[in-house]
Amino acid sequence: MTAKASRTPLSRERVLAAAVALVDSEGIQALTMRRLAADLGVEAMSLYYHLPAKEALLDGVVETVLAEIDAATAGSPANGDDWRARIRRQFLAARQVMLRHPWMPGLLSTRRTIPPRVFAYYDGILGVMIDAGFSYRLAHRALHAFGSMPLGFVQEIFSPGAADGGAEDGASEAELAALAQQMPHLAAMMAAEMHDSADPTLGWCDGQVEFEFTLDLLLDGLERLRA
Amino acid sequence: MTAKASRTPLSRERVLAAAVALVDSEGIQALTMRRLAADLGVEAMSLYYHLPAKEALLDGVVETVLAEIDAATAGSPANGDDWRARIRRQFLAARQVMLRHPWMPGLLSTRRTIPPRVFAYYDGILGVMIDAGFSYRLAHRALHAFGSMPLGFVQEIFSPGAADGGAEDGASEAELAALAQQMPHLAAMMAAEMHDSADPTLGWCDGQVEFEFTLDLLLDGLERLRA
DNA sequence: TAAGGTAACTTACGATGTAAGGTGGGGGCA
DNA sequence: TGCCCCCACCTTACATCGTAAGTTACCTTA
Repeated sequence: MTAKASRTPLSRERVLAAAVALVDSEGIQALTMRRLAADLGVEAMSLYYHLPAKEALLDGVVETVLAEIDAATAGSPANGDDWRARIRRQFLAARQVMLRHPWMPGLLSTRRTIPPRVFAYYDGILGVMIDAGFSYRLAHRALHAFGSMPLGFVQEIFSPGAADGGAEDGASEAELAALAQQMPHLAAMMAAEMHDSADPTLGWCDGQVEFEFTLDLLLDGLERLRA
Repeated sequence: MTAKASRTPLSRERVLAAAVALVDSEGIQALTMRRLAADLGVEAMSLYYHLPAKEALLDGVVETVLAEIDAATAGSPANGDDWRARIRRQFLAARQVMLRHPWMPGLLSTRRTIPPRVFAYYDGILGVMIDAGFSYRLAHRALHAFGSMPLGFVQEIFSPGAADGGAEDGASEAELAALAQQMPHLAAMMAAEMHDSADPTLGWCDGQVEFEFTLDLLLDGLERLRA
């Protein structure tokens, strides 16, 4: 009844696509075998005909998103460009994908093995630097310095909503004042910046401006070392 | 029998200390309420008298490690120092703590709220930069650029053991050659660097050298912008 | 039409977090 | 001294999860 959409016969790809859609709309904790199966109009155990275990499902979800990044960044930007421009464009394109899947960093960090696709992806970035005259040593260090930025995100500590704030959000004025006294610099900075509204982008707070600032800081530093 | 060590009457602190010890020795997946209780010579439900839920336990574990970082970095390095030297010393001290608790980055990333201690900690770093003449804007950007480095770790993609490599580690020569052909630059870099053995430090591969290189890259770039 | 395999379903088990209520003993108060 | 109560721990039980084992329906092929 209720839309027995499963006329098509289920497959690894259909399962993975449904999983990504489910996680996008309801979060990673909603991704259970039973729930995913229900979304597909099927029983939980049927998924095991196409995937050996839940870990494999999660691996597949990661790989699906990686493929999306590959596709988004594949538009080889023609050569003749500055190495910085090429890398910049690629990282920012990856970031657009990650903004659609803010749960990806957390999921990726739980994978025990690195998907082969990641190696190929980083190989391309490495190639750009080698072409630009980087030594292997410097390029190696650069890859480490980039961290996860090639995939479009950064490890952000300040993202989960807000502080552990006491009780409801109706924190008393007194409490706030006491807090500000404990962290005078942060308080002053927030006052000075006012942080125009909030930019609650990625689950890992990842404002476009901050991302680009950090990226340029690294790129310019590397350019100086390259010379 | 077997050492009914629970002569002391259990407390939030004792529970948290036992939890940290358990995770240190057997990994985060070993931290279940029943197992933790058993380690304490107690039944699972007894823990709930001291903690409202498992999430609170995890929060407490995080806070325990943060306190350890605070203690390790509290040695106020006296003033008169270069701002870069002060920050460098602090981040590297934090890293020493994180090396003892390689599971911390992953756990921290699952917390929904930021522990207040983190704010105070970052406030101190911010203070160093403000003292050095940073504008609030630049200091703000710098905090984002640092990411998790103040806590002593970086988001590392290349850490989980190795590749998703096919089957056993006895990958055939032919397979290896094919792989190398798919990622020529990585293969060449590994050949050039040989990566003297491995430095399997953090769960987030985080060699001391790479960490310091990245940190100096950021610090030098910021120093240039500060002037 | 019979056989066989493919792709689904049913049932059940062990692990986990935790709600609900039980228990025992030590300290406060009469 | 005797009584009571409540603190800190225990017992039992349940919902949810991943998944092992076995079953059924259908489609293809002979």
